Amino acid sequence: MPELPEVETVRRLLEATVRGRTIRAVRLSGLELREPIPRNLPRRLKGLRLVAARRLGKYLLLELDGGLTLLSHLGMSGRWLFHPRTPADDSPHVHARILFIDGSELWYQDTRRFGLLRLVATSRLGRDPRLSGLGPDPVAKPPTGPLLRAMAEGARIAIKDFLLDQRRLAGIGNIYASEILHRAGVDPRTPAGRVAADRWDAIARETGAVLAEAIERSGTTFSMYRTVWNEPGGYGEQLRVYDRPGEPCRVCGTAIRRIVQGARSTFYCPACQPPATRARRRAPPRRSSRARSRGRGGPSNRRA
DNA sequence: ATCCTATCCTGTAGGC
DNA sequence: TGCCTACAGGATAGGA
Repeated sequence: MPELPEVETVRRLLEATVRGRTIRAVRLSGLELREPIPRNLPRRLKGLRLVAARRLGKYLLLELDGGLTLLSHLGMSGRWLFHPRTPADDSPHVHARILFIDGSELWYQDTRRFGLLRLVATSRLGRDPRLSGLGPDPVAKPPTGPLLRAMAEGARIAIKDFLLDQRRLAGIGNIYASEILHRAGVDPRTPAGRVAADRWDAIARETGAVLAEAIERSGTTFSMYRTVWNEPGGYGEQLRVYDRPGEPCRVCGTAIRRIVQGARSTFYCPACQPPATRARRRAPPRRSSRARSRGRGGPSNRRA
């Protein structure tokens, strides 16, 4: 669910809401996430102050004083929700409640429980196996085309799956992988090792552009994702191909196609993203007036 | 090594 | 209406 732009949105809002607050108590649900929530979390966090919210790929790092960092991954359905005051009504699937001394609360809610909460010594973050295997964060360290091309040398994995591999680049997920490849004009099935040099330049450029625009709009809410204020992200209406099978490409009007790669949906425009085995067309087909008029307003985000 | 599949879990949309 | 199946933005262990 949450990819880099969604996690970055949460990070920024946590900085704006809970940074500087001191923890009075932590309550746990007793249910396990992807791995068990440390049972000593309440004891170890009590009295600590949240000094910063950082991010690496899709990981959120809540840094506390006392040399500890709460490492969080949202999985598919995780949310951090901020409550200025204790809410009157309860919510299902809340697995951790952090109560601050000023009466505000920060809840971790995760319906599907694919998320992760663990406590790590801040000085040892770099050695945590979850983080040490991650590739560069494409927002913190924007990759260049030549770098990506070198990383992909000889790889037979499809470019779509290449972009999803967090050991290569950390932060891109299923939505933005499709969006990046459409904007870069690359067929998602192309073996990564056979993507042309100029397409790698385009992929590097569009990766930065897509992620920046999505962050600007507070991310994409497909169904589960919410900000810490429990609000949906606004990038859904900007999506060019993701979850738009059969609908006209916003560039050329051709029907968007859905295929399955690695048991997950990929969406692409067969005209704007021609197979690499054929001679590549330099320019995408001309934009029809019909596509233009449809593309402007954009369909509403179906699932809100 | 590299690549692919199955799996964890719950909610929901769509077919019948 | 209700039942059933398929699928959903994640990572990863294990097999080929």
